[in-house]
Amino acid sequence: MLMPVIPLYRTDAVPHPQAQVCVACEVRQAALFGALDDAGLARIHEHIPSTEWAPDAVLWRRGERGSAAYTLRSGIVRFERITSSGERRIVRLAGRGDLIGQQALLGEAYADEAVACTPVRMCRLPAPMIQRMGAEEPALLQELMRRWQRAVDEAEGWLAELTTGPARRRLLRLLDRLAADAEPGALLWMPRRDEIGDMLNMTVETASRVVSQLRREGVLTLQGPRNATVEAAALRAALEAEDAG
Amino acid sequence: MLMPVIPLYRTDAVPHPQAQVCVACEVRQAALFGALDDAGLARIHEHIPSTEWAPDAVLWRRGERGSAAYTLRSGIVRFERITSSGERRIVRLAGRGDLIGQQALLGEAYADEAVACTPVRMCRLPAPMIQRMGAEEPALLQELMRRWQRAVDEAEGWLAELTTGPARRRLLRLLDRLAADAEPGALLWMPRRDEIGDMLNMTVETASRVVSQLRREGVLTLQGPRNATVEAAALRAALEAEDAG
DNA sequence: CGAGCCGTTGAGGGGATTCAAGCTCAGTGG
DNA sequence: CCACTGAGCTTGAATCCCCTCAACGGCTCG
Repeated sequence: MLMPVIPLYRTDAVPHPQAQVCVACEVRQAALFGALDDAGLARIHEHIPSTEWAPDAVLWRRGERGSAAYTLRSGIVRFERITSSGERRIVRLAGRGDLIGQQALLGEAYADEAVACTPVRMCRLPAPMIQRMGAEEPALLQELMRRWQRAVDEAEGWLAELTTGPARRRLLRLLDRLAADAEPGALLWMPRRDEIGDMLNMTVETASRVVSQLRREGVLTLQGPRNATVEAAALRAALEAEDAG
Repeated sequence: MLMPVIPLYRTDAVPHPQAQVCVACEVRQAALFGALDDAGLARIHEHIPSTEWAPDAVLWRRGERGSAAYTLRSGIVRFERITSSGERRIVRLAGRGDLIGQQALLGEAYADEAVACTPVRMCRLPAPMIQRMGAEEPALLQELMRRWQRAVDEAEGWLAELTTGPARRRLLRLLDRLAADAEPGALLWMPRRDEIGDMLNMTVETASRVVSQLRREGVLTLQGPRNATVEAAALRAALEAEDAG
């Protein structure tokens, strides 16, 4: 009869429970820890709490000083600012797999307000943990910087694509992005008209008019107030017609 | 009579010539190496070439893969993209002390084109050097990430402040920023009308009209085609009038 | 000196805003 | 049960800001 094998040394070779959770994470490839191999993940001995937020929940406000970054597991978060003339402007969206709140890793205050657009699930990554892991795993720091660069590109791309041209074109481009980021198979998130307005720099009335127009054209079909489906072919055709003219 | 002191050992304690150059750099405080103390600077054994560029010189194009980041010692650089409908959009400006081209440190291609707006002087910081120094001096990595975050804030602030409201307000805000970043005492850089247009999302004609109007009001005085002075009080008053309405 | 770039100004039209009204729907309380 | 309310969405009409089209002047440069 065999006796159970009892290791004499290195019992710590058994991965920590949290590492097992992260290995199984459904967004691991896209997430910050995607940079770590299983051995790297095995060193995560901290508890990484997963939190849930309802739509319209404020994740943080401008000026607050956070103590953690977050990995978005599902849902959509918007970042907004108030301009010096008092208007709200939505400057970026984050979705599944994105890292948000990186400023906290530098001890800096948030320059914008983060609000959940849909139900949101995210993992809290405490700043000290990231800093400790970064010292051990240079790959993590590399990946962190890559995230920052992605945020810059996102913001600049948003500026270039979603603030130029007539209202119709801007809305088509927004739908294109939303469709691209949508969780596969699911309905896509349909922003409120005033959110569209503050994203695309137009009034609620104009946003409503253009949405209605696209609905009549069959590009867009509303499924309840906060969801919709898009006819991919029609959307592409409409976009090309815009870019041609 | 005193003999000159000749050290017997540790002649290498004498800072490397390049470190001396960096210690004396006129933008050191604002620059990436501001994070390093003199001892840290002493370890720079590489040659850091300073390059000069004439206005309209293209520093890099979209899609190119650089091998260095740069510290701007003087002048203004614009970053532009071509939208999918073929229009040029200027998405950010960089000035004295800014770090540009950080993507190269990650081996990523540039997503936008960088062009000198004025005569530009900058120092080339090769990617391998930054990586090696970063491994030795965590403060440098910290500062590097801080720069990235600043780029994100810049881009989002640009989006929020320079794309909203009537043409007049947008131009006033641009002038406000240019005045803030101007090298002290010097005239401020006056963009071409088509540059203003591509920054603020308006036509050259509208840009010209608004500039002329501000000139008549005494807010702005042109000093040659590429320079101007602003009446600080008048600018502030005009901005407040805008924000009130 | 004509060509071309840059800036300016005018006239007219169009797309978005403004102002206004009405609609649906969920929540509330009489 | 249903009026009442308010939030969100839609649609209409009038206005206005900005774009488009156009012409012209100053300037540099081949």
